[in-house]
Amino acid sequence: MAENTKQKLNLMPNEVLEEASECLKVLAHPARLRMIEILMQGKFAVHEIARLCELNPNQACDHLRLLKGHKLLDSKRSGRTVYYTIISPQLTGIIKCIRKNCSLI
Amino acid sequence: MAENTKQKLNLMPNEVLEEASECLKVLAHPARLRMIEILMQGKFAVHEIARLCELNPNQACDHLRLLKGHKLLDSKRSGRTVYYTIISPQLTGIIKCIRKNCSLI
DNA sequence: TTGACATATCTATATATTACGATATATTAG
DNA sequence: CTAATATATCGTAATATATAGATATGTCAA
Repeated sequence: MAENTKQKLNLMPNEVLEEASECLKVLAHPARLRMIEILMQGKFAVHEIARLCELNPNQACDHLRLLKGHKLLDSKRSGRTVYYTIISPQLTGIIKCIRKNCSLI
Repeated sequence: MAENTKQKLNLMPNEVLEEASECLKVLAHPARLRMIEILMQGKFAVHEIARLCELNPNQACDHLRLLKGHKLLDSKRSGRTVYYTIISPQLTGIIKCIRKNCSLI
């Protein structure tokens, strides 16, 4: 038998885990991580983000829309151009954690 | 035109982002987050983990195998029972970050 | 050895995600 | 107005992931 069966376990509610895994799924794409990294250094237009991420503009739009839909980013149109910015205050902390813990560099 | 086109951007190499997003994808599942949460509090047998996660044993095995394959967990057999433990030193930091930033509680 | 239990693996199906082309909308210049 | 540019949306095929059942392996007790 296990040593731990009787131990009081501290477990988060299911909803928290589901929310957290949703959040992680949104971040779990190289292009989206790149976008966040870029937007941590300023506001950028879709076509600039697309170029920097080496994506077609429509793909960039799709990823940006997803991030915006999860309230991580916001956008503002100025003429023909739409600028995206980070609005989630937690995002910087998450990215720092990823930098520190999710890669070897 | 954008204000930021000429700004020097600090960008991580693609490989780092790919590795990081791989890592996030592995974490981005409620059952696997639960398993990690549980194993942060001790070593547990597969059937205990399955019960605590409300999964069939084979599903638990599959998730544990994935986590082990990514060097987050290790396992040791003792008789009929296989105990899993956390071996990734970064994992605790990641989970703390998720607790803090990826959910509202 | 057999039977029971614990874990692991495999397979098929369902579901989700992604990439990408086609098309639509918005804005400005001419 | 039309053409050009920027962004957004939609459809779909390819790929990846998840779920759950069937089966296999490993261990122990009788």
